Amino acid sequence: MPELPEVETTRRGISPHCQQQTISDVIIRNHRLRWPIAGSLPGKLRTQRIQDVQRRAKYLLFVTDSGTLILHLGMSGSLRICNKNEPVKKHDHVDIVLSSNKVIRFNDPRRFGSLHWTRQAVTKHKLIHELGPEPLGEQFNAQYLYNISRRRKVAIKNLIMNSHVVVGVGNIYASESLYLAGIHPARAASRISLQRYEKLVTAIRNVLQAAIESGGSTLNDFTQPDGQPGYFQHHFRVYGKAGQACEHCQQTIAQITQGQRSTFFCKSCQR
DNA sequence: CAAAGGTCCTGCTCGC
DNA sequence: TGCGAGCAGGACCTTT
Repeated sequence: MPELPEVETTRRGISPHCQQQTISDVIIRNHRLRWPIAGSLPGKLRTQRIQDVQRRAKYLLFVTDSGTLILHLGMSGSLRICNKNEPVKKHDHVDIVLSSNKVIRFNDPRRFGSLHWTRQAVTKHKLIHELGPEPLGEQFNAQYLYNISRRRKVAIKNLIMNSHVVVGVGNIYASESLYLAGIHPARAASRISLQRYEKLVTAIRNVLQAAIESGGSTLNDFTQPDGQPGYFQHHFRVYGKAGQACEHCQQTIAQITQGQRSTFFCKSCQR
């Protein structure tokens, strides 16, 4: 579910509810997420005042006076704001109870999400410190990608999905970006010119920015943090469109598997 | 049985 | 030979 735009949309959705708030309690109904939630987490968070809700890659960062809660939505996670006494739904694993008596409720069917508490600077945390640049930041540019891709024969799609190279490019937007840039997803990263990396970087930025601006795209059950079923069915050009016509050349859109993930592309537009 | 939006970890290969 | 970097595949889950 969450690609970067959904995570950013979630951040923007819950952020206003966190203003001036203190965490009064943390309720863990199921601690078995991707990594077991530390039993000490509620004690660490209780009484902490939330200063800010930030995002790094697809991690949401709840910055408090004495540390940071690092939350990842995994493949199927979502947050919503609800009242304390609202009945729990299936897969509602964690509640972060605020002093307003509102609750940030974490739901995650597949349990690939995670929660970590750190007292140190968040940039030093194991999960964060080796991450590549943000795709919408200045450090991510064509020259950077070009330099990093020399003598790397990995397929370009796998390269841009590698979080050590650049964060936040998920399976949907990897396919979409490569289509917009006219680059074949299986092309070796080392065999792409600087000029073509210019196109790719522009495509990645545009596609992510557009999705953020439209409130995040979604395939299934993304729920806006305020509880509204705020679907925005983004217009994908290739993702999930195997067998349909390319809107540019009418060639049938192909589907292949790369790194155990589906890739969609146009054989004639992408080289 | 297959596939689904993520990403860390393990172990292999390759080149210096 | 040894070492690090790069890379593929496995692992973690439930639902459709």
